[in-house]
Amino acid sequence: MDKKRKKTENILESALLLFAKKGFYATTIPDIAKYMGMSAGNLYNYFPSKENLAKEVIKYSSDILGERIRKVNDLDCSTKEKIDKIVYSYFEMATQKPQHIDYFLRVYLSNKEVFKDGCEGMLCVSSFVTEMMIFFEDGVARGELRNQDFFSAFGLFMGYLGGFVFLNGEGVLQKSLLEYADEIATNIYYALKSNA
Amino acid sequence: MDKKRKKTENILESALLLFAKKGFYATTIPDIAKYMGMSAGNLYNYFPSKENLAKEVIKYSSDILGERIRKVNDLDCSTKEKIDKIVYSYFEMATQKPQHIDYFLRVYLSNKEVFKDGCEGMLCVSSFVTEMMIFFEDGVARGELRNQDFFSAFGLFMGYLGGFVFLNGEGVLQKSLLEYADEIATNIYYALKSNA
Amino acid sequence: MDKKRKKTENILESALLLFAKKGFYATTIPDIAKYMGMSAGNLYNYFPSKENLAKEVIKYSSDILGERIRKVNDLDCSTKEKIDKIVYSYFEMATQKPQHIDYFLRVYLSNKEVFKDGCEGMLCVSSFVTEMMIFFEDGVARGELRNQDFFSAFGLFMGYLGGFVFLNGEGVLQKSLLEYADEIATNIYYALKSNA
Amino acid sequence: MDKKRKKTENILESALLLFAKKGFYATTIPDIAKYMGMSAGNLYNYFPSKENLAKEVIKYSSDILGERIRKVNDLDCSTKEKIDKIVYSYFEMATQKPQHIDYFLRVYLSNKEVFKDGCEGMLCVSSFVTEMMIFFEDGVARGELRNQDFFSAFGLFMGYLGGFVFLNGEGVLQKSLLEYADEIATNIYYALKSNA
DNA sequence: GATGAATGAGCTTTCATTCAT
DNA sequence: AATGAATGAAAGCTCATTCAT
Repeated sequence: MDKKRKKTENILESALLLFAKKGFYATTIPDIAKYMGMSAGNLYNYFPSKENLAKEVIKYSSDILGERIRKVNDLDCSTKEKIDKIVYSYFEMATQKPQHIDYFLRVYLSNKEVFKDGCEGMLCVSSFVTEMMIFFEDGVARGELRNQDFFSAFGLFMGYLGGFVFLNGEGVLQKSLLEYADEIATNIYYALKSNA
Repeated sequence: MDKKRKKTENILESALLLFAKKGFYATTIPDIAKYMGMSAGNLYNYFPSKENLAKEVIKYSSDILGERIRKVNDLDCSTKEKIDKIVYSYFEMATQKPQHIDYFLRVYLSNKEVFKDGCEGMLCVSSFVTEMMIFFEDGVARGELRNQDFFSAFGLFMGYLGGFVFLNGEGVLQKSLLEYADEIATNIYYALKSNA
Repeated sequence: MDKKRKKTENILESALLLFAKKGFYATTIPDIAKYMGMSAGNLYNYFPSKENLAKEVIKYSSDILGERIRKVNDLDCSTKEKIDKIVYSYFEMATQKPQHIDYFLRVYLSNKEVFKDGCEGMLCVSSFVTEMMIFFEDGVARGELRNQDFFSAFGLFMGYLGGFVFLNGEGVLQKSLLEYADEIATNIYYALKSNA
Repeated sequence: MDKKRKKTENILESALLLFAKKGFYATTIPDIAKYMGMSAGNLYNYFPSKENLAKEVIKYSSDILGERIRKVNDLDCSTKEKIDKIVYSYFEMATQKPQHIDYFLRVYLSNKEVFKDGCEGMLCVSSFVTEMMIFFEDGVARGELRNQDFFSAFGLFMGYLGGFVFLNGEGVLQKSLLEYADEIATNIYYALKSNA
């Protein structure tokens, strides 16, 4: 039934929000259930365990973030402009729906024990990673980016953006996230562009 | 007495190791005590709570990491060479004593609720951040780095390195961490160097 | 559901009994749960903490004791007779369901730290105190009791009865509690009656 | 050595104070030791256990309270005047050194499990009870008090005073304790005096 | 599908007491 | 006599998960 799909997604959104805000361990299944107005017991009709729920959430979020990158990849513009758009899109997400980025940083990145079975090797974030790979290889193919190890470039790009969102959350930044977008996109471009 | 200081440091090291390996919540006080061969009750003669212990650990680790940066800052060499050395030193640490980096990524960065009182605004990692600030301002003063917002540069540097260590932990890298050091240091240099 | 109400009351009765018999601190939540054949964890579905349970118990008991006084107040008889009946009723209670009186003496009266928030100024025993106030003011209005500070009279009445039940518990009395009722009622009457 | 006797008494006073203020279970041995500036371990050189300490404290306090009654008993005055003086003395104590009365009410009266071995049947408060017995029998012998069961009279006297101090502690009284002394002494006298 | 009472394992923390120094 | 580190047992409480209804 479509209703079941709807409710499943509703649980994913609620879990995403609460896990991101309070962390995996500090969020209880009753918390999530109460937030949605359903019973804790019933939640187990949709997800067999808290761990499984967390894994489904990361896939769900990775799909949404990957979709945003895919849209940029589809554009017909220079690699520099694509970097601008990815950075902007990422910070926009961090501003409007911070749960996606926070989940990544606070839950997925940290609680390895939770994701160890079934999400090894970035498996559960592959839809996002794949789009970043397309972006990178495209830039290289066009001669606009230096050809280097993908993860070298990926680590720079995502580590930078993630780290910056963290700094923003710590309240140490003077300006709003989006106001840094240009500067940061430029740094990334300088780091990755071909020398020609 | 010096014995008490010794034991306190021993607890810090053990907690650092276990928290880094298993995460804050999945590590219990009895785990730490057993690892050291002491009783859980006695541990409370040294640290008043698990949260307090976690806060002392981040300060302890930040001091050690900051000290390594300080040594690089003291060298008489170009900024590019300093970047090389910092990246190398960081990856060396991540290889030999991964608990320091992992603690940063897995415990400090993620469990905000644990550090919210007393570690606000990177207070508990200030010894590390301060050294990075010195590195950056020195490079700018020497005309070797572009003058930009410190946190823009800091986020790139540390986000990149942290993200890369995470990727290494995920097992997606082809080579060993240290073999990436050159490439990564170069990316960082390109991103930050003055245009002249 | 009514079942929940039933179980709640059952817990109150069990806690009353055990707290009264062994004291607040020497009675554990598992003790109470085991006594009822339920799990300790489940008890927390009914009362959020041990302290809260103790506060609910004193209200519960005060209601029951107050109800007994109310019945005497409703009678159409002299004040001396009412004193007789109150003393008798109190000792009857102390004989048949000693937990109510003992709880008052051993738990409520002594463990101030437990009742400090929410039960200040006899708030949690007000249903009982109110009935005693009605008794006293009625006697004064009828000219059978001297008009004096209510708490002077209340202290005499309840301090006396409580103290006597304590002596009985200490095993220093020669006769059964009920056999002292007359003598004690007379003492109280002499103490409080109008001089006319 | 006299020094040992001095320290023992110092511990008794400290324990009396803290037990009375916070209750038996909420006061720890380290609390008492720290209050005196000695170590917890050393305290065990003077008293073999916390329970034993509590028992010694009640004897110590009973001696002091009994001594005050003895002084009244030694006076050459009417029984009514003696009642006045006992009530006054008791309230004075409750005002100036409330720990004695509070210990009686909060610790001795409530924590039966602590005093069950060695203090049965008011054994540990016998020095106080004995003086009250002397007071009572003297009054009867002089024809000023009705001859009745001693504990009937004792329960009235001490239950009343104890209960009133409790009410005072609850903050429900309008006036200070000492201002009630006359009224209360009169009530007691009316209750106990011979009918002649 | 939905509820929520129930369980049981486990966690942090406390504290009386001991004992090497 | 004095210290205080150390122990170990126990307590209050939480929560993922189950299951009868």
